[in-house]
Amino acid sequence: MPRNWLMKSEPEVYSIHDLRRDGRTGWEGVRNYQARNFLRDDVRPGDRVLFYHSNASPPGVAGLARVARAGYPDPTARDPDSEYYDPKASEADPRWFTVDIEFQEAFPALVSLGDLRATPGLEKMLVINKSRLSVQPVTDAEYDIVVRLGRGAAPG
DNA sequence: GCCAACGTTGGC
DNA sequence: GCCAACGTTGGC
Repeated sequence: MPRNWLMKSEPEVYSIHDLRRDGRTGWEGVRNYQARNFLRDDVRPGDRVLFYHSNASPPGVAGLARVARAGYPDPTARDPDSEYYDPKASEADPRWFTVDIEFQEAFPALVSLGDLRATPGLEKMLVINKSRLSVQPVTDAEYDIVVRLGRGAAPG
């Protein structure tokens, strides 16, 4: 499985700047089975993360993080006070999983979804065509291109 | 705020 | 197991 991921968060809920402040956070609240399976089965410590701001204007990749802890049961699923509470989750069957990620860097400027669409080599990025998947694999080549864009180098 | 796309739920 | 209804996501 890939060693790079794109993870989406609404910046009004939790942004790359919140992650910089916190240093490390649990990626909680994922309630989609395909994304859950990645978190539970495939995301591993040391994996690289493109931190994507969704529902923003514009949306795009805001910076980089690194996986600090592999998948474990999402505690918010069993917290009745959490907006992510799921009464069907139990200790025996946690149902939802989370990983911990730690801050790496915030890009000087967002790499917008429009930038991603316009950049050769990124045509197959899932975020472009399967935009609703909140945790998605990214190839090494795609990751390198996005990082170069984010750090301000000219495309190509 | 709108709405298209898509994932989930539940009746049958 | 199908599929219509419903709810959510997320770009615009």
